[in-house]
Amino acid sequence: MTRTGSRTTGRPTLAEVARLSGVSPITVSRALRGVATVAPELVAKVKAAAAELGYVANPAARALASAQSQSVVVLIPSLSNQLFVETLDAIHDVLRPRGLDVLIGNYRYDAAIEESLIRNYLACQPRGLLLTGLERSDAARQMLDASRVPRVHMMELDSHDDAVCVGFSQQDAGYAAARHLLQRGRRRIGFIAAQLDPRVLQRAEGFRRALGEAGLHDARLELMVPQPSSIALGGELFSQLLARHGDVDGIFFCNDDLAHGAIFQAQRQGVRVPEQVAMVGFNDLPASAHMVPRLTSIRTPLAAVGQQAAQALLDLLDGKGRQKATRDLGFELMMRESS
Amino acid sequence: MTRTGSRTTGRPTLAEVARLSGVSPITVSRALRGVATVAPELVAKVKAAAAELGYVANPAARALASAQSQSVVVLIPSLSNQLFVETLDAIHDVLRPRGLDVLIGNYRYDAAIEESLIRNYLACQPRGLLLTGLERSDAARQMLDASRVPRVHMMELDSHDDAVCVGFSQQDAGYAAARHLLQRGRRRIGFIAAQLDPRVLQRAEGFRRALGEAGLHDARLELMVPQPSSIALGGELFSQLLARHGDVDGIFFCNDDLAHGAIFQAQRQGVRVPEQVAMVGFNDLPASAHMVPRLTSIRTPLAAVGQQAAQALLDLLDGKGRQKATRDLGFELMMRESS
DNA sequence: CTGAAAGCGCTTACAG
DNA sequence: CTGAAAGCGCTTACAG
Repeated sequence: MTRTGSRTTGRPTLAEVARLSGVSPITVSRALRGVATVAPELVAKVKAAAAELGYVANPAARALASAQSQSVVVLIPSLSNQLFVETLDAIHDVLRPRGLDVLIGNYRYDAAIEESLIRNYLACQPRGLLLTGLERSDAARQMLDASRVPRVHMMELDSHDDAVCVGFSQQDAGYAAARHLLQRGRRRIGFIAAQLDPRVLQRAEGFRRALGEAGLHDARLELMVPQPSSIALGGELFSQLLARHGDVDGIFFCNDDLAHGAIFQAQRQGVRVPEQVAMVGFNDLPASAHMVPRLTSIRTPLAAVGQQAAQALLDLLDGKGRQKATRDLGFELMMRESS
Repeated sequence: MTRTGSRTTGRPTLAEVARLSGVSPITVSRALRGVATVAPELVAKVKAAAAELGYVANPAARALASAQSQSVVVLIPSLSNQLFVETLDAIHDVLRPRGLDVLIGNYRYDAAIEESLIRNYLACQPRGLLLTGLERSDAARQMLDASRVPRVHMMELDSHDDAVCVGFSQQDAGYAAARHLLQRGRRRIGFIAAQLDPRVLQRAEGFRRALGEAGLHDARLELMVPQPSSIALGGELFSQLLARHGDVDGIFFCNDDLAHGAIFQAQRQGVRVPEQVAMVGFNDLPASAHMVPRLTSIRTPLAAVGQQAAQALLDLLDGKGRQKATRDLGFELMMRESS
């Protein structure tokens, strides 16, 4: 069943390609890697020989000789969230064609798990890292700095230090959501949030800034719980908020799944949306455009973040420096029936 | 920025651990891998030295010397589908603690992409493969057989040959869904399906078998389109089916997202569910239990498939053979308001 | 522009 | 139970 014991893989090697094409192994290595210093006719001969033998370089040997692996590690806080799936897909699309393996670490919004993933993955000498956000444990930060592995931060923009970031301003997005409700004439605006990861808290800041400017901020209308975000939780929190504050006329949800749960719950309770309560969600998940009523939401550039972050990492690897260190990809308010 | 040029990684090596613990490198290697033939006191000494130096084996060197990588490749047809995300997560949970890297290939329901992923990933000499279903291109099949890399097939059960499979009977699940609608007294039962991958077609077979047995099969009530499954598509197909066949009183959807779209559309059109049309979905996506009305659905063991498939692969790698070659994990009908 | 030599950091295969 | 030697298949660093 499982071959064991043999030292070789049985696949053609560089040396065999060299023999067949009548050059030295190192020339084959250079020709195949596209190193400029090889004569065009030799390159052609080598490529023909490689094709004939079906040669593919052994990644382990390459990694060992060059002290560089071919893997990039992506650390995300959740996979169930659906959010990061689009991002991951885009990352794969950019990195795979460059021959890089993508290793995914899901730390489930747990800093200790993230730290342990960093520790373990760093042992594989990844070429680069794609991290979510800027906040992590001190130990994790130290390991990252010590490793000197190039990295790009996704989803947030950098405020103070010089990290390479690809994302958008979570705070501005929260601000935009609240401004929209204000412009719709809402005055008793609530905020329902779960998970409470750094990005959710940034959205909360933006929300407060907008309401504060309008002189309408009321902390009692904020319902923030640390549990994972879900449809069920959204329904529950909606009921709670309305039971406590019957005059609430608008709600910003930190994630669409909470808003979906609230829309279902509102229908069950006979609360009219948007007439009695207007709703704005976040992330514009696929279902949002189809809900009854259709959910107004902040569309976030999830795929673009993955694509650009991967590209930014490639730029770092290619030594193209970090001219445009931070890339703000923005967001878009999708106005629909719920507000 | 990016270190280039240095041959070494700068990390502690086996040789340094050997020096510190006063034994030979090979003994360190054996002690750390848990090979039985090392004296307990030496093992302790070696482990202490390794811990002191912060030694972690270089995976590339290990892979090169042993002609075996530490990676397992998982090929799935979709990432956006949310279905496979749970499965992937479970696979990670089983394989990572064993020191295996999980490489994900998303072939987007495209046999040509799958073939190319197989070609490329096989070059990395993965320890094992986790594949979705049993159907693929001839070229892909040949490469897989030639590679002799152990593999496990997920989501479907094997009918004829001797593949190791972990999943459930898609056909029986389709049969169960149709039987349920029949038992609810429905007589004009439609089938709405998209994507039309092999598993969807197996569900269709089960659906037809049930209706055929009841003498109620009417091919005109089957609406099957090759486009990707989505909420929007579900709404459209539902409208179409009802426009053509106003007497339809029950519908089985090959995937929950189609049913979600239909429920939203029914509400917009004023079609009452389940009074006028009963609905049954498939996969029991998170939203299904919360829709208005709550959607009856076939719950499939997505996480369990990942967990057990990964375990089955480990068994193959450990040479534990394939005693229980096929594992049927079953499914469950979640009865709710929509039927 | 091309190559001979050495080496990356492990494990295999063989002794003892 | 332990080890000296050789080798895995590449690339680096140095010549020419």
